[in-house]
Amino acid sequence: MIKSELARVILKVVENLRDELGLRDLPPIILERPKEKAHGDWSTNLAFLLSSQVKLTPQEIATKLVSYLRKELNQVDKIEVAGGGFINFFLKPVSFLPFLPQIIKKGGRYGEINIGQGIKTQVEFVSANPVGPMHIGHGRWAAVGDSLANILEKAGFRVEREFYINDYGSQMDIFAKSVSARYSEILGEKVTFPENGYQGAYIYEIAQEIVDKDGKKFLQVDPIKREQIFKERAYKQVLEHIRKTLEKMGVIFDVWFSERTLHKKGKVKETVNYLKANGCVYEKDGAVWLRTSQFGDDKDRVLIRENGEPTYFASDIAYHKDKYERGFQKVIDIWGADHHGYVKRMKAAMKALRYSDDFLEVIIGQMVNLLRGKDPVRMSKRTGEMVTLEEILDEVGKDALRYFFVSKNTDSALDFDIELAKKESQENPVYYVQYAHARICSILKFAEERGIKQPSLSQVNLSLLRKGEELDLIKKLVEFPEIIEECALSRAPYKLTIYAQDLAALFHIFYTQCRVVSEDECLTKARLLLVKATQTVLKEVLRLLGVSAPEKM
RNA sequence: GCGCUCGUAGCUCAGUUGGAUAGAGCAUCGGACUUCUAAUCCGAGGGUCGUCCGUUCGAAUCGGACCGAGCGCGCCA
Repeated sequence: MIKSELARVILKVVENLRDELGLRDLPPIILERPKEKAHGDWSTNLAFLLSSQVKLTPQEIATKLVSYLRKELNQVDKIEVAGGGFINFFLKPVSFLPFLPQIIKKGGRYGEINIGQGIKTQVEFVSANPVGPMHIGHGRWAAVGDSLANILEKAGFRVEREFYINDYGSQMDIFAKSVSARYSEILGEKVTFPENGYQGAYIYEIAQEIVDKDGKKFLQVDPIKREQIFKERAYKQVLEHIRKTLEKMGVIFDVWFSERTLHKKGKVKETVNYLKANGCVYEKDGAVWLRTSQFGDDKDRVLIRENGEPTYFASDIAYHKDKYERGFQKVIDIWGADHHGYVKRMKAAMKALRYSDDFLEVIIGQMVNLLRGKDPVRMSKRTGEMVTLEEILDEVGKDALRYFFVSKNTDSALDFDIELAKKESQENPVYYVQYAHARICSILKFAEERGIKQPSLSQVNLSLLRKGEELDLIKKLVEFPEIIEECALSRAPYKLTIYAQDLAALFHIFYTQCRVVSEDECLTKARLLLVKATQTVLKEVLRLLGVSAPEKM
């Protein structure tokens, strides 16, 4: 019996008692899974909620409700009033058994729900500037964004993953100047390195590659033109490197969206004009301003600078307008905490465009502090001193890295200690979960070698599964769709890792207590089915988390 | 100064949107491999939920004040 069925029955009972109890309005039926096993499978605080309307104690209300509920519920073993008014439901163990064949039949599709109702949704994340390698923070957003997208898909949203390329503006020019300067330097020319230039060693590498390929050819070229050429080459190279690193992390984007195209197609100007027509724009001090303060921002913001150049804000509005025009009904942006001050104005801009309030959702993720041992790893754009995401990925490994990142709530800042991540690798939670999967594969292989065939569903007597360890495991499997719903609605993939731990733990306990392949043929078949179902869910959870499900370890 | 996020066991974190005696993992200590993988399991110790008020049947959770940490407050991106 599932939550919704139980809730329906309770609601019916309350409605029948409406006049007798003198209820004005009906409270929502809240069912929760109690933390304590002793409190049953489901629990409701309904009596507490009703006590404000009824002149009875919660205890009395609960007792009354229970006397009616008992008649309506046949899948329930026991209903009790406890803790001063909680109503606890203990389901019959048999009622869980039909889920097992369902899981087997659905396979990887088990857990799919439809709260998304196919709405076209975009998750935009990482969006690292294409002027250098990614850092550890990008890794966090890659892991979180990709898993969130996976979960939303599972929950029935139609999802696209998008990477926004900031390939327009002054930073690209500085980038090009930096490469150009290093190019000259490598070829023995005397140059002064541009102020604010990018100091990183990777700039040398890019310059070196140009030298290797084309030699001194560009020394004669006019500096402006040369920078133009280098900009394109270097940019493509960096972007390709970003793409490859993300791919190594198992993150594949559907769309790589270039900021330049917005400018080229006149979308930025078009957007400013559109806002003008909406009456949200005015001129002051030679600049063009958007009245964001009318839509909840602290002050108005500039769209077009005094010098005629649009601001980043203007092109970002155009970008989001473009998202809207591409038919997305919901857009989720994942930004680092250093951009949180930007949220208000962006939300205000969406209002100025007259989009609904829930069109744009911004997830602000707190920063990652990189440590090696106890010491913080200093990183500076200015000096170019930095440890890249790729280096960390190679050192720590994809599975551990993704699991570590996705398992933390994005609201909290996070210390990532490279030494710890490697040293503790044996005790890393990811291996605990993966090990459960590997153990399952081992059992299934063992059974196969013994010539025990995967039984057909009708052959299995599931009611043989009645030990506590077996039932606890089954109940956990039954929870899976609820977990997907919770993760999707709260946009919180980290909750899935908690489920993964719980499920793995219950499997390990089951494994210790219940011999699967035994002399008892019927029991063996029933347990094999349970093991197979566990494997199905575990594998799917790991897939959603972007972590591999090894067959042996 | 203002705004956002965080503060729970020695460490890393949960705590189902206000519920029952605040829970896991790591670390520490003590147990369990002749059997499908011991990267596992079982047990023990460990807490002023940053502090103080308030809201109510009931607060780690909501509100206010304060303390502490991080981030932000550009005609930068």
